[in-house]
Amino acid sequence: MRTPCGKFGVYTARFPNSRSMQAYLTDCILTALDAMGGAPEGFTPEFEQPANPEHGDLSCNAAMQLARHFRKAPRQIADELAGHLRSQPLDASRIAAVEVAGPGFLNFRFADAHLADSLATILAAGDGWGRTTSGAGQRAMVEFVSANPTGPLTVGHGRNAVLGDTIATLLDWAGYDVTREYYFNDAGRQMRVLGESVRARYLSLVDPDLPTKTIGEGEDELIVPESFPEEGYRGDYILDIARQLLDEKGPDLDGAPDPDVFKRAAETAIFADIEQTLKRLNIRMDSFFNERSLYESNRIWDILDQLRAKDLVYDKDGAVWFRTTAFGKEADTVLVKSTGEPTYRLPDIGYHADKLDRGFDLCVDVFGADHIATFPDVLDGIRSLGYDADKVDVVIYQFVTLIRGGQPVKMSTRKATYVTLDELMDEVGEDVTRYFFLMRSPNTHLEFDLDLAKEASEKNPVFYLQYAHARICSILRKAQETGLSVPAVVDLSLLAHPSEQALIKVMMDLPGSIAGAAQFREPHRLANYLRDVAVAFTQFYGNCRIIGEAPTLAAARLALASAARLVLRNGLSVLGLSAPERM
RNA sequence: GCCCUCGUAGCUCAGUGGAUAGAGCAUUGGUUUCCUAAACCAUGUGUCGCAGGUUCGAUUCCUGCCGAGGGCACCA
Repeated sequence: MRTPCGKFGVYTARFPNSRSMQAYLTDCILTALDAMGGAPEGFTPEFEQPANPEHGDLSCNAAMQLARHFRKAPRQIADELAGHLRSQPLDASRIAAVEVAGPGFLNFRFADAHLADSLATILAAGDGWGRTTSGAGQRAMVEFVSANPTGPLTVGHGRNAVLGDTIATLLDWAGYDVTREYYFNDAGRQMRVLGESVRARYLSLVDPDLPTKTIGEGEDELIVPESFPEEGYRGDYILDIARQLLDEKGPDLDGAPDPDVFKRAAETAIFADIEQTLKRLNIRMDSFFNERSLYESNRIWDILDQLRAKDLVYDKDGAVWFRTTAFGKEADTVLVKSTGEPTYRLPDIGYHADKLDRGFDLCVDVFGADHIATFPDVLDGIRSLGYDADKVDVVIYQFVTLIRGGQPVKMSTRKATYVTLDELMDEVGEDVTRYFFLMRSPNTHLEFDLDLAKEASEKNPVFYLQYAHARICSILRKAQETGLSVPAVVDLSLLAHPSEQALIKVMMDLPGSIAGAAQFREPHRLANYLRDVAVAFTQFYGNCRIIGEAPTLAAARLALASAARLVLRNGLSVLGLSAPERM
């Protein structure tokens, strides 16, 4: 399902110059290997960036990979390779040195001219620095949030929303044509209960003397109108909707021609609330897909017929079953209940078939961990219908545990013991909320201590990134006041300080970082990368001054700072975070 | 019982089959006549849960075990 990019793919994106550094070195190494008797069929050298700067800028492990093929010690192969590379010779404007180290690594050192080109590349790309084209010509849909309109978005929805939105942006920057879609169902049992909850509250507002009852036990105990459903929604927002209904439509709604008046009022109000919350998070959906349309078009019944024709569906005990045991499952699952009502699996299969019919080359679903066991059924379903299930990729994120006062907060929409996403943003701010959900891998449990988040918000890593950006803006403002400007051509020989060169090298990685995060659907890779950029800039800032230096040096450093601002601004924008010019 | 995820520093977590496994927080000490101190510098931490296997090389891949969380409805 997931299609991890090869190492080579990611790193190629690192050097989007006309001819990438790695492609160049690959050619060089293959030529050298030919001179040594030839490499095995299909051999491709692998490269990586060494963590230790002493090991150069780019490292190749070809000699170790080929030890068996040549029946020689890796170190010896590396020496021979290096000899051939030096005598070819290497392009001096790209590579300054090649060294053999450790068990047989070939370590390449970039020429200063290559770094100068790199800096020029960043400045020329501007707001587009970080974009790549691996997804060009392909359409991707990211389906996320997809909360039914039964209540305000909770913290758990927040992780879903921010992950989905950021994955969508990442795919956009990787060249895909991206659609953000919200899937919902306003026809199920949940919605009926919601409507009944509002109706009960409404009736007791009309007549406060109506009899009441007590539901729940202990801490969950609640006094409600007698007509309130046992499993009803308890939140205050239900009361607000009922009150608004009374104010706007008067006291005689019960028994009105439209039996769904309470349900529809609730849906409208709650959706408005949800969209408002998403707007605060900078999230804008391109489309909303109503599950009901799959019923109205008869699509789900067509699918049932098709699956039945393939003997993957059968009747038992008055229900319709999906033969999932045919796909290695332990038991078959129900597609249509004996009541005649489909379970959600059937419309889900129809929904994904619809997405693929709409021509999407990639469909990313963002699901909480509770969906882990069910999506294989859906994939088996669409595969059985003849669709390419490999186009569907599911991102599973683990749950968010909220800690308040040292205690985990139990979260249930129905019991109204949740913390809403809005409340979270009120407490820690929109940027912190987004960054918090993005800074960790989706498949780890997220422990969110509210008290700590508030206290520590000043030291939150997101501020570190934003502060670096604001600081650069301040420098650029001040430089402009003193008449300095970013030059068209930078004399990099003036940028000889290690912290200057380190900054250029890390900035070159933005396209690769974004492309990698997009392909693996892991936004935290970019969040971590941006921290590295901010650290590199801050070190440069601590070591090198700009204003007051000789004009040529000041100009070169100004170009460097300007590029760093671009990298931070573009990166923050992909994560959906603001890039303040002053803090 | 079966399935999924996780297990790395005191805490929260990064880590792409590669060389000496890293950040932040916390601790302790220092730095500001200087473009933003929301900063910087220094300080010392590891049985990468355990045991096998694959490999020139495993924290990374595979198997088993242990531990934590989640999921295994004619709910969604």
